[in-house]
Amino acid sequence: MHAVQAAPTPLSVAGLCKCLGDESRLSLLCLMGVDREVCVCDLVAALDAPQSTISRHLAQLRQCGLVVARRQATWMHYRVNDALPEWALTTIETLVNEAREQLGLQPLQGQCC
Amino acid sequence: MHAVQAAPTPLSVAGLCKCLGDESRLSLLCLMGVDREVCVCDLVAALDAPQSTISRHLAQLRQCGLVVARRQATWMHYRVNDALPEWALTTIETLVNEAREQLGLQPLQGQCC
DNA sequence: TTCCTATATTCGTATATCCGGATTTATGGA
DNA sequence: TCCATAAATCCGGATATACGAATATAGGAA
Repeated sequence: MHAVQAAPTPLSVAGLCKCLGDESRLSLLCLMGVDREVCVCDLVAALDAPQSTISRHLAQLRQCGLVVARRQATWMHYRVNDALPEWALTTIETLVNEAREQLGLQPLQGQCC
Repeated sequence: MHAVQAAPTPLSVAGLCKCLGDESRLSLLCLMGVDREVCVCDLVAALDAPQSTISRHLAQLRQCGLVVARRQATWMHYRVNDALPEWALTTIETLVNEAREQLGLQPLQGQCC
């Protein structure tokens, strides 16, 4: 009887907003959409920013619990965490929809891997 | 034919989230609710923090366009700006409702003035 | 093993943000 | 006019956050 995984701190409203309050992270969410899994290499290609910057922002989104990652060989696939509480999911959906228009970013079609 | 008021920059998603990503500002919105007008002195009393801190956060909420202020004699009354776009109003409502439970803050009843 | 590619992390630096005391501004009353 | 109160703004300092180059790690293939 032991924890398989560290108990994640429950998501705070301020924590969610801090995460969404950065244009790079918002862009990443726009590119992955709420129901799609995307590869990091596609994100790096789409957002011309250095790879380390993208990776750092993805790590922050992961730490907040907003996205989950899955490894497939050397590639990492990210998607929005659908186990988030209702209030967080609906907020993300609303804001990502609006941000897509503001930033002109459409969800990626799975391409690289 | 001249502008009566400076054209406000349209609210960006990241801008809204930055504003909501601070616990003090979130608390202020929880105390005023989405339909109530409250006096600064009540806000200062409710959130024990120095008056300058409260005033600074209110100014930021005003600059973002999230709240509007009305002067009545020496007192200032703040309320959520109901002219915000749909996506912003529904987001604020959802997040303020959740933050109220997380922070244990109920909307104020108009008391001081 | 060694090499190659994808991703993550480290590190130093630059910038942004938050804080609270002190001061200023605005208003009403004496 | 002068005074008192409410709120806004200024200021210096502390802390947090973002950045990108360099490096480390992980996995697959040869």
